[in-house]
Amino acid sequence: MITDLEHIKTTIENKGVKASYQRLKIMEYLLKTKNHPTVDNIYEVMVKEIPTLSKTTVYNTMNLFVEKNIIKALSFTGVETRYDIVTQSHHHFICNQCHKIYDINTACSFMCDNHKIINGNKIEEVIGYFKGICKECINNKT
Amino acid sequence: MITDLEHIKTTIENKGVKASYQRLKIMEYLLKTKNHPTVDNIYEVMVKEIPTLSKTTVYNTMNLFVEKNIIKALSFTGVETRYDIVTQSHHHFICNQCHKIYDINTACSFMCDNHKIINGNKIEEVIGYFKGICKECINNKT
DNA sequence: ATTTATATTTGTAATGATTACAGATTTAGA
DNA sequence: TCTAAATCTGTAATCATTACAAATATAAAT
Repeated sequence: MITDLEHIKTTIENKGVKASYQRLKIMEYLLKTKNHPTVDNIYEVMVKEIPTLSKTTVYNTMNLFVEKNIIKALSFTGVETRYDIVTQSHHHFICNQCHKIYDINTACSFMCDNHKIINGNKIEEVIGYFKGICKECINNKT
Repeated sequence: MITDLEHIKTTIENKGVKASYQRLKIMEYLLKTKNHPTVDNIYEVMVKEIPTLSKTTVYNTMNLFVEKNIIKALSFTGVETRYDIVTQSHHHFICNQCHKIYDINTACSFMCDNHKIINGNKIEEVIGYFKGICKECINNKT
């Protein structure tokens, strides 16, 4: 299985990150639940497995993972940063009603301006997401 | 002139906002400088003209203007919210080097997924911006 | 294995943007 | 002018995140 600890160890070490116990377990969590968790989300779950865990460690770990390109930091309307495992490029859809976050893997034109030059400015990254009403909420309208 | 106070008064009152002195002056500032100022930016400048001005008033005013669709709140990588007068739909480009913010009015595919349905989810809004190296920084590379 | 150096973790305190709130002031209407 | 409602102001609270220094764990060297 993909969430095997040994496998995770080599995975993050290949990215140049030493595999401490907390880093391994946090990575395991990120791989298992493909949510887009906040630091608080992660801390609340992991502190049950690692009672000595500090929230600072979660922050440090997330910052390190972002730096090493293992995860991506997402900032939607809310205040808190959310994190996403870097797999293949995909987009996000946030429901204005239930606030659920959906991954969008369907081809769409969102990234088509990537690496273009507009007004002389060289675009390196297109950052963004979709907002609207999700399928479930459309059906559930009473 | 567009920044004439009487004209601004009718403009924001048409949007359902009572035109107090501080609101008028703040609106005047937003129209005059087409920056994308933070609350701090606005406060620092306006407190010189209105010495009794409170930062809370700036926050309140910005929130009111956003609610009434007079301005738009933008959140780029940084922490602080930036504000932009709602004129015609346009995008933004942020330089990774000098951190300047450029308006992009050129036609681009950025918004072309607006109002589409993807995976059954109804898209109402496409939120995003471009990052890269701006024209100036490209030329200034020593 | 023991010592030593280095990296990681932890807890607390600090920061910084934003909001809550309550009292003071201004505005509008009678 | 008097009164009620809206607005403004200043301070305190909140909340996510970072700074920092002490404690712990890991790795290297003897």
